Amino acid sequence: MSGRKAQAARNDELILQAARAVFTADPGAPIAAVAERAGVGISALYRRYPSKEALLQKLCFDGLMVYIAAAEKALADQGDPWDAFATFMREIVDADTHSLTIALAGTFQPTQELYEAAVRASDLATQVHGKASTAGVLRQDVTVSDVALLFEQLASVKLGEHERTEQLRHRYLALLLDSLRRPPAHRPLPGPPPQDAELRARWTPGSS
Amino acid sequence: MSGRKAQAARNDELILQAARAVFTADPGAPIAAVAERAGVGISALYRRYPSKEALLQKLCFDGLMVYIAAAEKALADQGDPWDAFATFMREIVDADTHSLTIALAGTFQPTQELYEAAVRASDLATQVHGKASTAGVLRQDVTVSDVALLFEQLASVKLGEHERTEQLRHRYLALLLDSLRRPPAHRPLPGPPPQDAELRARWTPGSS
DNA sequence: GTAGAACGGAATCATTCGTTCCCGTATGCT
DNA sequence: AGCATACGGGAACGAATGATTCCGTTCTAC
Repeated sequence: MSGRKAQAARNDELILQAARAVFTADPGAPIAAVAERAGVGISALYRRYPSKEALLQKLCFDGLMVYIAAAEKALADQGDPWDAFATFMREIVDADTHSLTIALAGTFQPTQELYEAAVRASDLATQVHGKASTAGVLRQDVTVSDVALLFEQLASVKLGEHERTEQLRHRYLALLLDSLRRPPAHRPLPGPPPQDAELRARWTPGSS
Repeated sequence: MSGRKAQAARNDELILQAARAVFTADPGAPIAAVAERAGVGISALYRRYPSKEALLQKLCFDGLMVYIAAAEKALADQGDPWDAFATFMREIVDADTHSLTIALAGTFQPTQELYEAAVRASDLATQVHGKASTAGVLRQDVTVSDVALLFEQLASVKLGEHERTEQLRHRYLALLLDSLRRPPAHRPLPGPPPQDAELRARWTPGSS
C-alpha cells in the first residue's frame, strides 16, 4: 500500500505525534516547529487543521481521552485497591496529559466537546479517588482536587531527555505515594537521583 | 526627606519589587509590564539597568542571596534538626526563589558573580541536607538534588491570588515533608484543598 | 495524458517587545 | 527668583517572531 493517499494517512499520524511531542515540551512552540519535527511542510498541517487553535484543541481532547481511559481502567480493576490507584497515577504521569491539558487550557476558547470531556474526566477522577478512599488505603485529608494539582507538579519536572524526565517523575511520584498511602511507610525510591551536572546544565543559555 | 532624590530612592525599591512580582508570575513578561506595575515610566527602568538582562540578573542574584541567607540560618539553628530543616524548606517555598532562579536560568549569560553565588547556594544546601541527614531525621534515599527538584515542583503550583498559591504550596510541602521525614508518619495537612471552581477557572481564556 | 489532490516552503502581515529619544517638570543651587 | 539639569513619562523605532496564505511542483488515478 503506497501512493499519495497512503502518505497522507501516514502524515496524519506523523503530524499528531509531532505536535504532541513539540507542544508537550513547549506549549508556546511555533507551528513551524511541529511541521519540521513531523518532516512535512507547513501546508500539510493547514490542510488538516484550519488553525493552530484547532490543532491544540484536538491535542487537548486526545489528552483528556487518554485520561478518561486510564480512569475507567482503574475503576474496573478488581485487584488490590492501592495498586489500582497507584497504577492509575503512574499511567497518567507517563501519558503526560497534564503538560498539554493544563498548559494549553486558557490559551483558547474551549469547545463544547472539550468541555464535556473535561467534565467526564473530572467525574471519573472523583470516582477513582473515592474508590481508593473508601477502601481505606488513601490518606483521608487528600481530595481529588489535590490529586489534580499533584499531577501538575509532577508534570513540571523536566530534565534532560524525555526518558530521564520520565524516570525522575516516577521517582517523585513514588515519594508522593508514600505520603498518600495509609498506613504511612517508606518504600525505596526508583531511579537514580538527579546529578549535579544535570541541574547545572540548565544555567547555560540555549539548552532549552 | 522629600524631593526628587527621595522619589528616586523610592523608585529604586518600587521597581525591584514590581520586577520581582511580575517576573515571578510570568518569567517572559515584557519590561513595560514591570514599569506599569511599579507606576513609573519605562525610562525610569532604563536609567537604573542598562538592559532587561541586567535587571533579570539582579533579580536572580537577589533570589540566590535570599536562599543563601535561609540556608545559613538553618545551619546555625541549634534546635530540633527536623524543625530546622522543615523551616528552611518553608522559607524557601515562601520566598519563591525558584520561580525566578530556575525560570530565568538559561535565558541569559550568567555573570561571574551569579555563578559564584550559585555555587555557594548549592554548597550550603548540601550542608543543610547533610545536617538533617546526619541527624537521622531525613529519609536516607533522598539527595540534595532531589530537594532542589522538589522546590521546583512546589514553585509550579500557581492558583488564584498569591496568598492562595502560598497556602496551597504549604499544603503540598506538608505532604512532601511527611514522606521525607523519618520515621514516616502522617500529620494533618494545612489549608483547605483546592475547590473545583478554582481549578475550572483556568479553562477560561484571559484569566492569566 | 491530464485533472486535481497534496506538498514544500517562500512571502505576507500583524503583533510583540526591547530600546531609544524627546520633551515637560520640578528641584536645588546660586 | 531664576536657571541648569537630573528625572521620569511615554511615544516612536526597528528587529524579530510567528500565524497564515499563496504559488509553483509532484505524483496518483483514471
